[in-house]
Amino acid sequence: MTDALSQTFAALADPTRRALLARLSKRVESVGELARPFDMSLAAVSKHLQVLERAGLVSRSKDAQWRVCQLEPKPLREVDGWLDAYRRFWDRSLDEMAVVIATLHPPAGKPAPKRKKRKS
Amino acid sequence: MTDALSQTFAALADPTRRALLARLSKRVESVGELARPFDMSLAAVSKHLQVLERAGLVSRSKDAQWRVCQLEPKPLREVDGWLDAYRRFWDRSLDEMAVVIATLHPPAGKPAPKRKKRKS
DNA sequence: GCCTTATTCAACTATTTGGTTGAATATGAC
DNA sequence: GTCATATTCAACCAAATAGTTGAATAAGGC
Repeated sequence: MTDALSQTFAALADPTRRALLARLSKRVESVGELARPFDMSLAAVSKHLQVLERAGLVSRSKDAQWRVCQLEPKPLREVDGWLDAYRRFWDRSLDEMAVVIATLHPPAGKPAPKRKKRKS
Repeated sequence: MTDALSQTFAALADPTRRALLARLSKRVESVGELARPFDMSLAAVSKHLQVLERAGLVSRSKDAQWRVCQLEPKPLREVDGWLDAYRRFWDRSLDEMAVVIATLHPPAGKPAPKRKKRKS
C-alpha cells in the first residue's frame, strides 16, 4: 500500500481526519486549536495530522512553539483526476438512461417522472 | 469508522481493489475472471470484492455458479460531492495565482512561463 | 536559569486488514 | 448420483491502525 493514491484514500478514510481537513479548508490552524473540539488526546490528533502530512494533504510550518497546519490540495486533485475514469457512470449515466426510458414508457397509472436537471 | 464515506475511502485505499473497479468499469465480470490477472488466491480476491460490496461500490448477482460483479457508481458520486468543498483550492487556485504573478513579474533572466491552459 | 505552554516521542493495547490454506457449498454436465 | 467448476467460509497469521499514558523536547516569558 505504498502508492500515493492509496495513501491519500487511507488518510481520508477517517472522519476525524476529514474533519481536520474541513477545518483547514477555512483557515490555517495550530495543532492545539485543531485538537480542541475533539474528544481525544492531543497526541492522537497529532498522529492524525502526521497521517495527513505523510499523504501530502497537510503541511506544517513552525511559528514559535506552534506547528501551524495548512491544507495542501494536490492529493485531492489527484483523487479528482482518478475519478475522471468513472464520471461517465453518473455523467449521462445508466440510471439517467433509465429515467429517459421511464419518461418514454411511463408505467401505467404513474405520471412520467420529471427529467432531473443536469447540474452545470 | 462506520460512516459511508469512510467505508468508501477505505475500500479505495488499496491498489488491488482499485484495479478491480477499473476492470468493472469496462465490463461486468465474474469473480474468477476478475481474479485471474492477480498474483493472489481466489479467496483473497473474493474478500476484496466483499469489501467493495460492503462499501456499495460493487453489486453481485448470481448466474448459475458464477457471481457476476457490477460497478455501482453511487459511492463514487458521493466522493465527488465531498470533493466539491475543496475544489476552490485548485479551481482558480493559489498556485495558479502564483503563475499569474510570475507572468506579471518574470524573474530576471528567465522567460515568463507560459500560462497553463485551464482544463475544460 | 526556571516555569509554562505546545507538541511530539515511546511504549503499550485492542482492533482491523490483507493474506494464506483447507474444507464447505452451489450449480451444471453427464 | 458423481464429477468438475466457481465461490465462499473458517481458522489462522503478520502487519498496520487508532487510541491511551507518561516522559521528552522546544520556545517564550520572567
